[in-house]
Amino acid sequence: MIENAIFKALADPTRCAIFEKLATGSMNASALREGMTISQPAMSQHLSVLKSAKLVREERQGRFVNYEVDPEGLALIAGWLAKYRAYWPARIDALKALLKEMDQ
Amino acid sequence: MIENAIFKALADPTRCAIFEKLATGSMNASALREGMTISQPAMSQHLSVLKSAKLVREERQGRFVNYEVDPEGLALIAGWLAKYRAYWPARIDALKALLKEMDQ
DNA sequence: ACGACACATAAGCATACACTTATCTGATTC
DNA sequence: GAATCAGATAAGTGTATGCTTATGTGTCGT
Repeated sequence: MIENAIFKALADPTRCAIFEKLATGSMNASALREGMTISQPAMSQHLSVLKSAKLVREERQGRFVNYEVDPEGLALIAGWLAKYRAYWPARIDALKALLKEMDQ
Repeated sequence: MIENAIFKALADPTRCAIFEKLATGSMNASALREGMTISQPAMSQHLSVLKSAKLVREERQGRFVNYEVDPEGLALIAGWLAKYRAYWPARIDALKALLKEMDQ
């Protein structure tokens, strides 16, 4: 049940915000911390959780560690969602937007 | 941040299992409880959480309450996912499966 | 080799959460 | 209208989780 770890990781609003920030471009932990009132260890712990949920992956660059979105986690969510396609109504806006995005 | 409530709701494995069982067909709380070792109040509480996350909706039927999957929650997840389309690689299997499903 | 820096880990603490038992509400049946 | 049944709510409890401060690890520049 890896999806469970993913949902657990995204359940925390701080972690969700970190992920969204990372989605605007990969960066290191210190850069991520800028603009957020969060201690260095807290950031490290959050990144660790996101990493083991496959939502984020790291790449050592000398003294820095560059973090980036890991597509695997997103794909796992997409896979989970696909199981319930039978319940998607034809005209929910968000879904329509998704379909349009994917169509191109 | 309604998505946050959704992720929080799905973060619990018991709740996840309830949702999956409900996805096989709508039923009342007692029927849901069959086969699961879970107390009646626990089930009621879990359903309440799923309901406020828009993953499940209820329909009173006399003395019973019929629960069913609420497509709105699924659509919200789909909407959240769509924001990160840029990160989806072309060849992740789960994504391919999803696309194929949606294509038809 | 030493100091500085980026980040990870350890340990402790306060709150959140999932569970329990007990009780309440509301609808059906006799 | 009393008993019964489906389900909700209340109150209490143990554990998980997110935070903190303190310290450890590894890399760079001098």
